[in-house]
Amino acid sequence: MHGHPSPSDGTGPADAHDHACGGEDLLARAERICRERGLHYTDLRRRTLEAVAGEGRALGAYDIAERLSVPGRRVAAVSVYRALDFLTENGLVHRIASRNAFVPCGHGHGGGESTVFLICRTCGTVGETVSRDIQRGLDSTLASAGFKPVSHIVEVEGECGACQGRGGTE
Amino acid sequence: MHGHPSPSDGTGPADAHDHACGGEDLLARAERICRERGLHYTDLRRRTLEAVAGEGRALGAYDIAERLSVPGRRVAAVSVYRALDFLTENGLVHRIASRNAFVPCGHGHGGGESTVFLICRTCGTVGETVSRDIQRGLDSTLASAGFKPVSHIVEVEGECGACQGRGGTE
DNA sequence: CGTGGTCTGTTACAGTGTAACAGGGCCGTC
DNA sequence: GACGGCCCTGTTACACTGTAACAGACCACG
Repeated sequence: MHGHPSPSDGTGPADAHDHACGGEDLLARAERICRERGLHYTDLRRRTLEAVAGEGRALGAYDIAERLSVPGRRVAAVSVYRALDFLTENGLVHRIASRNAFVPCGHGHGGGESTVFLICRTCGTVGETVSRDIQRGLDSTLASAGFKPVSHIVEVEGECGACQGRGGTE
Repeated sequence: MHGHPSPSDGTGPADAHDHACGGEDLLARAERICRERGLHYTDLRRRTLEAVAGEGRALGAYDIAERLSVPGRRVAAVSVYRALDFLTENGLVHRIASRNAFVPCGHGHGGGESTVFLICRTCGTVGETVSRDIQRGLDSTLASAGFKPVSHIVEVEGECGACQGRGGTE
């Protein structure tokens, strides 16, 4: 499907239970997490996750609603938002703030590493990688500023490797 | 987003000469930049900038429109959006993607430094700082991923120094 | 004076997101 | 089984965000 750029830092994943290790795909992980946490892995939530996972690029909530709708059975965007809230809270999808759109979560996000989203202007795919260096820079910067972080986002727009190879008139 | 061809590092929005050096305030800088670049510093653009600058927190486009409107003379949001586009392109305001709102630009954003926005959950103020460390971490991470950046955003949500002092545990 | 370009006003509309309430399914208790 | 509580979903309504398209105003320039 969509190949994530590998975690380039080469630093191993931190957290033992949450990340997509080798063979476990996102849907299996969702099922396991919900079971472990006693949450309801409902039909709507599963189908919402499938819709997001089945797309390399970021999907808007209304796009997802459209994909989930069939003639005679329409899924309202508000239901999709609630499913996305659930999936986001449980680390199964991410929201791309600069696009108002959602992507499947491909990493485990243990401590000590910042997640970075790589948004390709050409093909629209959204890659995800993690970086210990950025997290360290962030930590020191915030400490100097006296700011206590709760969450943060790092989003980069540009051209992915595949598109550089294919199209670049440079 | 930015129409500026950026120098080699690729992620800096503007060139090195328009930063707030010492005492120059934002409005004076705006006037100077427009004069230097032969751009129209119109009434709407000036008042939009004043509205954004006169607020510590991020303002939405409709908030700005409301502030600029007086009985009998209403400013439409679409006009504000155009003014904001202009101001953003010229490095006078920033867009906070996670809030869909705008803040005045307080730094010069020379090359080699990432701009970081510090959004306080308690008081709503948005601080701005720059970090060479984060930029370096970003550069190495993107290089490893084979991703060519054009622009990027770093936004942190948390608690600012003032609110930690005031509200901590109470 | 005309002309062309930019800026603004206006309307219309698409997309994003939340609040509030109603109904339905599930599960534990009585 | 009936009841009641809780969560999830459907539905409606609405507010906010953002863009497209066209018309008029305004200004510099020949």
